[in-house]
Amino acid sequence: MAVTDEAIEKIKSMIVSGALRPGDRLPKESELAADLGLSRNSLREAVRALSLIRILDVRQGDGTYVTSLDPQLLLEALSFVVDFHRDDTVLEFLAVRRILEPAATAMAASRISEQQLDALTAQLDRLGDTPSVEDLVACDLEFHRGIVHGSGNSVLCSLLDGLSGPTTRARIWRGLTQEDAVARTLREHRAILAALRDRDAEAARSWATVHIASVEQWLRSTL
Amino acid sequence: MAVTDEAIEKIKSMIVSGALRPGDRLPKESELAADLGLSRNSLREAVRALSLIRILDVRQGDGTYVTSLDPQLLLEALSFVVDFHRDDTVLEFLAVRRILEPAATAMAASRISEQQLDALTAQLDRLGDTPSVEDLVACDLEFHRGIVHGSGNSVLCSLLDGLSGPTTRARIWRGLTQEDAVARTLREHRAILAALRDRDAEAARSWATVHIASVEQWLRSTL
DNA sequence: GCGTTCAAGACCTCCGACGTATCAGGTCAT
DNA sequence: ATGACCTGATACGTCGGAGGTCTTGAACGC
Repeated sequence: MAVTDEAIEKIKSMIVSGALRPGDRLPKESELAADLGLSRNSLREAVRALSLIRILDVRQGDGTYVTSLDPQLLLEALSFVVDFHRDDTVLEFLAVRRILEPAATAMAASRISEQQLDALTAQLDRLGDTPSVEDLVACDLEFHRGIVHGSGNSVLCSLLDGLSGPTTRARIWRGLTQEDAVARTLREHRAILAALRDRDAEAARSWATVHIASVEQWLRSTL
Repeated sequence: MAVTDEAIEKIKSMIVSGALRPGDRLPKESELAADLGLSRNSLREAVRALSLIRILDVRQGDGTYVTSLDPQLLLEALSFVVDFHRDDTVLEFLAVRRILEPAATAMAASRISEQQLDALTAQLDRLGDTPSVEDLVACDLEFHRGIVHGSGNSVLCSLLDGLSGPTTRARIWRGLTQEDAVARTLREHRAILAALRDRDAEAARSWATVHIASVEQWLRSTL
């Protein structure tokens, strides 16, 4: 195994074992390189790799730190990876989202707070009845993010966030080509929100399913 | 933005735009560095980072290639990230798995082939009635992997693979401390398999839920 | 035809130097 | 005494070059 890969593993094990904890500062590059028995250049490759996936946070002039290691932060790297997938796998991502999102929405029905519901309502009100497609899609993302956040599961939240990215382009495309897509999306958002206010998990789940299924169906008929 | 980060973005965009396709070979380090306007050292940091998340495949003495970019391969990097999570978030991972796995099992009920079912049966038969805990957990992973593979969604498959990793230790621990865990697991596996053979999606979904919920319940009571 | 040898090509590792950003401490004016 | 400002130390950022190691494929000999 290459020395850089060894260094990656060693740093990883230092964190997993607890020798390095979230927020801790690593020894400076030259020292750490000497400790691990490799050159500073090779160590930098390891640090850069771990930095890309948000394990380490490198600050020029200051030092290198272990990130908070929050699921949210780490799964953020997922969206970077997901960006590489081509359109022919969008349907598979959407299928997974179709499983997760209704479940998350149902969970939110019992856990989301009144304040969060008010915030979602205000967000929909701000958008108005005839928003631009770009605004709608941005709002759509934010809306679902808010609901999933209300589920109380940060892993679920981050995962859906990562999965929603690649379908964004598709949704914009849909908004531009399908006449009633905008109005329908707004209606469904209101319906989901109403179900959440009623604390009706099954209704919320069903509306979320309908919401995603309509996108999926359109996408399937288009490709 | 640092030159290395720029290089990462440029290589990424070359792949996303289609200028570099899966399996393509990159120019050699010195040339690519010159093209992108940075030093070989800095370029190597970018390549190493993209290599960690399986975007690039670097072969000493040969060259650097774009990987197949299969969802399976890219999401494999997920397990690397998941390894960093501490035990207190295992429950959140398990909750996500509890959503996905029953859905995947239900999907498999209609899509899995007879050959795959036979292979799963043979696998359970091989294990016998009183396997070691390690063998059981390994078989457990393989069993669920086989079923999820039968769902026909490779994204779902890879995602569950990544999520199942962190709970593996917990399952071993459970097998060692809870008397009837082994027998119960075997019974539930047989029940899931029987439901799949019957092409009974709802039964398969329910058994999968039960299967995971029992682990979740035990874990919740233990922590 | 087949196995071996060898040289070219490409990545691997290291070194030393200099550039740049951050932070802490001291200085000085208010 | 307090605040802004300057400055040095520190640590990361970038670079160019020099060998080393591995893979590949062609040339060679059997």
